[in-house]
Amino acid sequence: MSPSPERRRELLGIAAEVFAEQGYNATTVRKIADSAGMLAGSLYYHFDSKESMLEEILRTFLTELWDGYDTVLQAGLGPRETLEALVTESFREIDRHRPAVAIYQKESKHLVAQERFQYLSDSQQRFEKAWLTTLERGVADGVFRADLDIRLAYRFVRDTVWVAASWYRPGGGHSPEEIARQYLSMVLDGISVRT
Amino acid sequence: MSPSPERRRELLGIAAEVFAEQGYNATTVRKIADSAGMLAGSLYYHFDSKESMLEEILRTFLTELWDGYDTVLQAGLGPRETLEALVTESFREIDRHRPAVAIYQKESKHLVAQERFQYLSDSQQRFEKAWLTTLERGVADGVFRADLDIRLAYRFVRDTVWVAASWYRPGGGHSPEEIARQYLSMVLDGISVRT
Amino acid sequence: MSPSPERRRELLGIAAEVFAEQGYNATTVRKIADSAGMLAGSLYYHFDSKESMLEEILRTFLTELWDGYDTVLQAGLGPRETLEALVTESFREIDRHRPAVAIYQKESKHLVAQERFQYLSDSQQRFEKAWLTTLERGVADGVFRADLDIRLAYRFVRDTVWVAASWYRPGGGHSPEEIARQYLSMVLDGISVRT
Amino acid sequence: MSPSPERRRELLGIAAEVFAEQGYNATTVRKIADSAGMLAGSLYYHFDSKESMLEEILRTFLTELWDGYDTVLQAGLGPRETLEALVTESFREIDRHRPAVAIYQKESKHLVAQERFQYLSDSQQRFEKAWLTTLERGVADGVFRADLDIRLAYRFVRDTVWVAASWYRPGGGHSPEEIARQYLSMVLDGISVRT
DNA sequence: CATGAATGAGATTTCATTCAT
DNA sequence: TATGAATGAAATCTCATTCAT
Repeated sequence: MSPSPERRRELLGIAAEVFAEQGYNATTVRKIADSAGMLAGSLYYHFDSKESMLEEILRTFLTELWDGYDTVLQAGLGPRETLEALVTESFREIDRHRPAVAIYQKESKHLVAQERFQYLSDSQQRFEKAWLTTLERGVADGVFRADLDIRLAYRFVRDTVWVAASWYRPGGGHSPEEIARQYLSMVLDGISVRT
Repeated sequence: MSPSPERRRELLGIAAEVFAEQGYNATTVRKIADSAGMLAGSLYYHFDSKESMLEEILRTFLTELWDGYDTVLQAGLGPRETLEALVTESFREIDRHRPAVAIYQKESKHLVAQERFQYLSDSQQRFEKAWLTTLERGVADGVFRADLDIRLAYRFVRDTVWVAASWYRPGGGHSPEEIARQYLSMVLDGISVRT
Repeated sequence: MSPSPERRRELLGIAAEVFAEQGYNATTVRKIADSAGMLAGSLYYHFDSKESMLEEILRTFLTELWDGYDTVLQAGLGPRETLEALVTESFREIDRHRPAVAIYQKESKHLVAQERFQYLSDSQQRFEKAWLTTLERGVADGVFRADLDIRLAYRFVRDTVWVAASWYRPGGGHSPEEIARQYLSMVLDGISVRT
Repeated sequence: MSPSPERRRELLGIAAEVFAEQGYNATTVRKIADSAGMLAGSLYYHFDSKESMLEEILRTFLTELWDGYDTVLQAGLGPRETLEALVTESFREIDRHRPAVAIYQKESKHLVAQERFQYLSDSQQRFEKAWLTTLERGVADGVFRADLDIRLAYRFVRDTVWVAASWYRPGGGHSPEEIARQYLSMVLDGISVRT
């Protein structure tokens, strides 16, 4: 549609930030345009609709996310190393796509109902499968505790990681790898002192 | 405003459920009224505005939450027991006020900008202080690990607990106390097998 | 309808005051009910509608006004004495029916379109005729200046008198008769010193 | 707000006419839009709200009015000439801003309660001061009668002039200057023949 | 007589989207 | 590419009125 993909990406970045901050529904096209220094109508030269901006933001993020995840999953690592790599990769994605992650967290639940966002469910299922499999392998291998409800543990790890997008600010004190290390330390070994 | 507080509470319960499910902005007054079996305009006999419903839902929840928290905090418990009690209390609140908690998670961030929702920030600050103090006491007492970034640990525990509202369903397999116990087990001792 | 005409009159008095202060359209039935210490719905025990309250207020006022005017007009006075008597009578009506007069001033113009308020036009025409006739007789008799546009003079006198309802407060420093005297002095002799 | 001040002024002119004719509250946004040949929602491209249209209409009028008044008041005229100039200027403003004047007459009383219309009270006070001072100077100089209540005379002159907006039609038989002359003749010298 | 709780019509406002320039 | 000015659908809200109790 638009002959300038850079401008497109630039605008999507701006939109993502506004969506993340105010929520998709509460964000008016006008606010996005304001942030981009243009008028609301002008956005329609670049995009079909507000929703297609959202769609592209989420799709771009998920595509990159799965690039990273697939690399990890196909590396033939043990369950503990897989978990560590997935968590680290997740924090890297948060670092790169913080607004998209925040949007995903807040909006995906009611977007999946729409055909157009089918890929969100697909992704979610692959996601769940990857994590559950990793955890189960870990339990089978004796590296993860067998006394825990595995679905609960899955949600625990999943939420623990992604919710960080709500407070993480790139360029703050911690690199994504550092945060990942600390999170992993807590998730794997707990916060209490071993007695 | 309305002279019948029961009807009011009833309607707020209905509204909270719709808000939680669809998001505040995506929820129309008409949907709430439909759920309540009345016409949209009729809601305005009981409430000033859609926003004041939201306000009352969140305020009621936070008031009850702090009742529970304050009881815990004034009980003179040690840091580990305090943490356990706070987590357990949190899951109980999620059990009792699941919609309100879900709304709080999704909407509070962009509501705090409004004067009317000032109390959300206030609560957030008390919240942060309560948790940080508990963690710090725990580190000082040698029951929590000293090698962790305490603010990171705070966010970890905080988010981990509250995000559960997004999937928790009262009446499901687990009681809030059971979930609390499993969560605490993971948070305190980690998911890996001790070597 | 209502078995208690006193309550009715009392309520009409309250309604008239609110109508006068806020304007008919801007006045909600609820505001009237508040002022009367009851709920909005309760007014409908006494009156058919908001409009019928307005109708009764204006009709009562005009009925009394014409009682007074007719007495003056049938007294066989000269034009100057007639004018003085009409003005004095007008200020007495303002004293007795200030809210009704104020409402009449503000609302009659767009009410006359409605069939139900036909009597407003009727009254207005009788009014105009009475005044114009009086002024014309005065000019013919040589007591009023012949160099003035008689319709302009009519409007001048008419407005001059009735607009006082917008600031007059019964029980203030001046009795209606005193105000009438001063107004007549200005209208008849002007405010400048004769040279 | 809107980048085209001409369109804005045009629309305000249309709105003012409808407000003047039907009253502010009885005027629907849809009526204004109809008169302007557009849809109701389209007005909100140019204005924040119905009320802000009213606000701008009255503010524009008062600004121009005070331009004229200030010129008169700073001209160093004697009291009688000042009064004549103010009255003449007033009729010119009625000629130019008839709808705004009519709106002002009908609505200002209940608008002053709102903070946003504070400037109406401010103007009213300057207005009162200008007239009272002029009248007092005239009494002191012996050109106006000393036997009249000066506040009463002020109201008399003030109302007498402005209420003319309710019946004045530009382009009718009389120019504003002619009407002013006749009014002044009545106000200064009265309508009775000097004996 | 009055209340409490609605109804239902219609008002104001919002906002994604369109389109001629 | 972007602007300026709309459209039109739908949202929130208002309020006179009704009616069972």
